[in-house]
Amino acid sequence: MSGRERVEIDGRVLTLSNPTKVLYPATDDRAEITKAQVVDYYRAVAATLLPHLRNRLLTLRRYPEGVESAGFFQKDSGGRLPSWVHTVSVPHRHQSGSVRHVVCEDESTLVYLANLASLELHIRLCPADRPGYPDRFVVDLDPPPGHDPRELRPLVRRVSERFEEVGLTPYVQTTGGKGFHVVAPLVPDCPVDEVLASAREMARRLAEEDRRFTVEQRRDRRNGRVLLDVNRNGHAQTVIAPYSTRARPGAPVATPIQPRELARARPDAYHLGNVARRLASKGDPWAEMDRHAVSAARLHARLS
DNA sequence: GCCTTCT
DNA sequence: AGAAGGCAACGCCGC
DNA sequence: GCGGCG
Repeated sequence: MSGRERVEIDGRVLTLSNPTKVLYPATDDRAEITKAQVVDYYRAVAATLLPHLRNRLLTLRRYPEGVESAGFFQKDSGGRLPSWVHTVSVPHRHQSGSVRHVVCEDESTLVYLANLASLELHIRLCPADRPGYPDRFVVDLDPPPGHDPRELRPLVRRVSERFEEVGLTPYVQTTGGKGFHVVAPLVPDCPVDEVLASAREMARRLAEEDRRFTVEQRRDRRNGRVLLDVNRNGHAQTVIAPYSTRARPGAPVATPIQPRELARARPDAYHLGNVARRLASKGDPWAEMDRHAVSAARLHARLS
């Protein structure tokens, strides 16, 4: 396993440690993936990804020993970082003290994080400069074990339609796991607890109207139904960033899709080996998202 | 992966 | 000097 | 109050 390699990005010299280390072992249909390949992936999608990371507190999920090892979450960047890595400290809600989060504003930081084996980039729903006021609204569709992924498509459409009925513009991404996220941009003018209450109300109504959905968090009460998980709208919660790799065999990637692609979409269709090509030919379906932000306060009023 | 602390 | 340990968090609900 | 769940 070979030593170190220097790269220059944004006029900064970074040292990559163990670039040939295998982070994703080979699977039946995909070759092994090294850290250098993860770095190359993030460089290839940087222009698309960086706008989605700008001004967002990051939580890293790191796997220095590869995806077969346990890995760990990291919110507090703790020790020394290069001076050019942006961080924002936020106080704990209940305990004293604060957490110093990385905020990724440029390609060099993205590569720095990839070198730390950050195989999942999770983001908060509040802008870093507007803590406590979400500018994203998310519903996570989480199917039960053994669920046919094709049956999820009409359900994603149903949630998207409900978004439109309450004035939100829905944006869909595959999670790289088993489900989809339906996301909408908000004007951050409403406290997080009220946005969470709105999300719960929306999910509750959907589950009441359509028996294929549930809001039961206990597995043994879901009874084969698809969980509408809205808890991620709460304080200090996070969602997987678009275009983040996932720490699962085969290196799937959370990937935004067009509504029309739902007819054929699968939650694990995109991976480190095919996303750059997809972006080159189709562009980013979420590129214009921020233009469609609607007042979170108005959403809350409408759902009460 | 890297830093901090224990031995 | 080397080994060991750490690295998130919130709200729900059943018990 | 603790632990599973996401």
